[in-house]
Amino acid sequence: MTPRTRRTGRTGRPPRLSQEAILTAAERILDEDGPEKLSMRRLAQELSSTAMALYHHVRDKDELLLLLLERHAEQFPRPELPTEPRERLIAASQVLHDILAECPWIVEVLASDDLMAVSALWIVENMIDAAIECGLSPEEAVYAYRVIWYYTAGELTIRVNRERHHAGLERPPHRDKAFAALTPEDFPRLASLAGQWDEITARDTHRQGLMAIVDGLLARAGTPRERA
Amino acid sequence: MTPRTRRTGRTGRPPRLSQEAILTAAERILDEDGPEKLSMRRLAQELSSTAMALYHHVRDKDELLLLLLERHAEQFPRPELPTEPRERLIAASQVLHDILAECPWIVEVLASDDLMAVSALWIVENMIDAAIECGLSPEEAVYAYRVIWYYTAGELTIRVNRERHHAGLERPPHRDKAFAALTPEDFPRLASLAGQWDEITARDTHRQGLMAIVDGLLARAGTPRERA
DNA sequence: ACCTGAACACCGTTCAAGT
DNA sequence: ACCTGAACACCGTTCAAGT
Repeated sequence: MTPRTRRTGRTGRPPRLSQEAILTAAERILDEDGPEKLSMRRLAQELSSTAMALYHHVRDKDELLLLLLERHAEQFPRPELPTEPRERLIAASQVLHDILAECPWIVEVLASDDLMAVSALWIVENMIDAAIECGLSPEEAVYAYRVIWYYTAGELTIRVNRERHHAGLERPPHRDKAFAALTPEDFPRLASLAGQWDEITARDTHRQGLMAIVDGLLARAGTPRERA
Repeated sequence: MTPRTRRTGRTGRPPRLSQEAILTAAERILDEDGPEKLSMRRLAQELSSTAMALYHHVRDKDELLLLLLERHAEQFPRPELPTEPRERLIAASQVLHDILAECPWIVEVLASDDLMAVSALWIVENMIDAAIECGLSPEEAVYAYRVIWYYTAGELTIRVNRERHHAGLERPPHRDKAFAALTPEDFPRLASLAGQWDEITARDTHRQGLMAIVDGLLARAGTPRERA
């Protein structure tokens, strides 16, 4: 935070750019052209400036992506969570997912570090709290949070990338036959599923798995960590 | 497959490069300099050739990464799996994880598509089969596979990236204070955990969560998909 | 203090030409 | 058939200079 543009005195040239303006322009590019088009040069162009001017308001591209995430999380409506702990754990996890599901640049962030915006910390706090109320020890609760987070991160990266490839304006994937996204044909014993595959894999995949994971984690409360 | 170098007649110049040689050189770069150094140009240099020569043996960089994955999965020892279905599901999932955990370029593959090497299909088949033997319907079994896969993919991307950043020869991250990997200080109520955090989050994170997830998924056998 | 231009050190990939 | 060189269309970032 502490935007680098700060009016301490009135020396020097008045700023034409601001972090605000940069983030807004970045969001416009993200919306209109997709995350793969967001480069420092393109962003500068959008602002009728030069790539280097941006570095006065943002440390580097990673920070830019993080600031975008932060901003997005801030703006996201903060729903009231159930009080029943298991429900709260599920609901908070779902919010975490939903916030990030709207961020197509999330993959780049995940790929750059395992970070979380401060504006989303309340969610993590709720998750861990709820897990403790469910009877997990603090250690188990933190661990449960991480398991849920891995699941969520995996679902997000894979879904975002699938959309990027399929909806992409690009030529059909024309992959080597030897490699393919898994389809029912790969599993002779599942031939009956042919045609339902997309439906099955597309159907709001996150929530059902989330509930199963939560139940599995809660059932292990008090289980010594190192058991076969 | 069907390597583009194939001796159909004997017209033309004898090949200096081969897919084999290219993949071996790529592995050397991966081992010695890390995945971020693997570029077509660097690879060509390693082979005392030009970047463009590579495109005679490999369609593009994505295919190269996939071929590397395929090769790795082929070479991986294929352990005998338990017959008890729940144990088999867990063991197969663990093998899937372990194979990929050794591939630092896996992030780039996941980021490029949701693909699986054919040499690893036996694992997926075992996972789905075992899930069915545990009493899940085929649809539920496929769904269970995907939940496990998301969890695994999330754990892998995040761990690989953490290693890339921490072990990286690069300068310290010097991030804006506003963003940080989650630490116990972010959770006042968990102050007691300070100092154990790394241990907790580093400890063979995958297997325990895997078992919890499997149990949660199996417990839902026959549960109608749209509940609560 | 804020911004610019040129440059550095890279990418993946295409295309026309050589042997 | 296999390989090369030059070029295209990009990247993120540094650095010295301008106002």
